[in-house]
Amino acid sequence: MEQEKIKALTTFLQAAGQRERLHILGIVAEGATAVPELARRVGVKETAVVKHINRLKQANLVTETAPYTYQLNQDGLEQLNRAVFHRGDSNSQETLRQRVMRHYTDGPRLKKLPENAAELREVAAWLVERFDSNVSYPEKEVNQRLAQAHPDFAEMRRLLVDWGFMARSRGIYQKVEPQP
Amino acid sequence: MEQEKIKALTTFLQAAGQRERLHILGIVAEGATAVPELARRVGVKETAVVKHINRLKQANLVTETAPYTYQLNQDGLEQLNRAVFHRGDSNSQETLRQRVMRHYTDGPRLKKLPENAAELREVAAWLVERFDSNVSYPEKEVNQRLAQAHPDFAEMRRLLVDWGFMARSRGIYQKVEPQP
DNA sequence: CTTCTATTTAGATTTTTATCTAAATAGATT
DNA sequence: AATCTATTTAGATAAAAATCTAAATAGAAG
Repeated sequence: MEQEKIKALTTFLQAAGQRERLHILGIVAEGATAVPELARRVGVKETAVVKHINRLKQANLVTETAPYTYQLNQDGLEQLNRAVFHRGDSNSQETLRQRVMRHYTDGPRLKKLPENAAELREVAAWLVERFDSNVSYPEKEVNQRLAQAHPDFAEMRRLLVDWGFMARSRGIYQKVEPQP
Repeated sequence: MEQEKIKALTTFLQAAGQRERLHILGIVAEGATAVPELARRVGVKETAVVKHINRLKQANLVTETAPYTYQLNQDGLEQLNRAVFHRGDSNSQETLRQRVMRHYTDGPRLKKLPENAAELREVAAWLVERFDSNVSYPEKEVNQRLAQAHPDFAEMRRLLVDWGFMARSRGIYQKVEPQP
C-alpha cells in the first residue's frame, strides 16, 4: 500500500519535473488547450508535445476533455494529494465531490450516472469543466465534448442545463458562471 | 525572475522524483543520518548514495550537519515553498527565522553572528538542529559539529548553552527538548 | 468514396541519468 | 609520521528519456 503511494509520488514528480512539461501544465491549468497551440507556445515539435502529454496523463495530471485537447486534471491532483499527504484510513474527510468522482468516474470517463440528485449535480459540475466561459457552443460541439465522457451525451447535456451549469438559447449553448 | 523559480522547481522535482532519493529523503527527515546507514537502509552501494545526496543538496533538500551526515534542509524547503507558491514581492510575510536565515546563513554555513538578542536566539535554534535528542556529546564532538557552520565553535557553543538549547554537565553536552 | 488536414505512433539518434569498480582523499588511531 | 577506515570523486557501462523524421491513423470536407 505504502509502495503504491511512493510510486504515485515519483510518477508525479518525474512527470512534472521538466521545464517543458511544467510549461505545458501551466498552460493547460488555465484552460483546455490543443496540441498545436501547446507546441507553438512551448516551442517544441508537436510529436514531442504528444509524448509529454502522455506522461502527464499517466501521472494523472491532465485529461483529454474534448477531442485532441487537454486540460489540467484537478480531480487527479486532489486524489494524489490525499493519497500522499493524508493518512489513508483514519480521519479521512472525503467530500461529496471526491466520493462521486471515485464511484462514478474513471479519469475523464463517466462510468454511469448516479441516481441521487446531489450526486447528479456533482457530475454536472464536473462535466461543465470541459467548456470555457464566454464561448458559444453549437449543440453538435456540446455533444461531441460530452461524448468523451459517456455515450449518452443527450442525457448529460440535459443535466447541465437542468442544474444551471449551461444555458441554451436558439440551439447555442454557453457556460453559466458559478456564483461565488 | 520567473525563470529562476521554474528552475528551482524542476530541480526540486527531479531530485525528489526517484524511488531511492525519496527513500533517502524520508530517512533524513527523521534525523541526521550518515552515508553507510543510508546505503544499508536503501539497499544501494555507498557511492550511489553519495551521488543521490549530491543531487539532493543541489536542490536544497538536504544539508550536511555533521561531518558525513546529512539531514533534511527544512529552511531550504521553506525557501522553495515561498519562491514557488507565494508572490515574490507583495504580501510576503517573512518570519524572523526566515529573515535571519537569509541574512546570516548560507546553506549549512553561518556567515556571521548577529548582534541582536532575538536574532542570536534564532541562530542558536538553528544550530541545535545538528544534534539529536537523548544523546550525550563530549565537548570535542560538539565543537566539531559546530565548526561545520563557522570556525568560532566556542562562541556558538556558549550561545547554545546560554539560550537553553543545550545543557552541560561535567564536560558532557545534551540537547534540551524545546517546551511545546 | 476520396482527399485533406490534424494528430498520434514508430523508429532512430542524441542526451541524460543511474550504477558499478577502482582510485583518491580526509580524519582518526596508533 | 604511518596506517587504517570511512567517504568521496573519476571513469566506464548500461539503462532511460527526449527529440527528431517519417509513416500511420482518424475525422472532416468535398
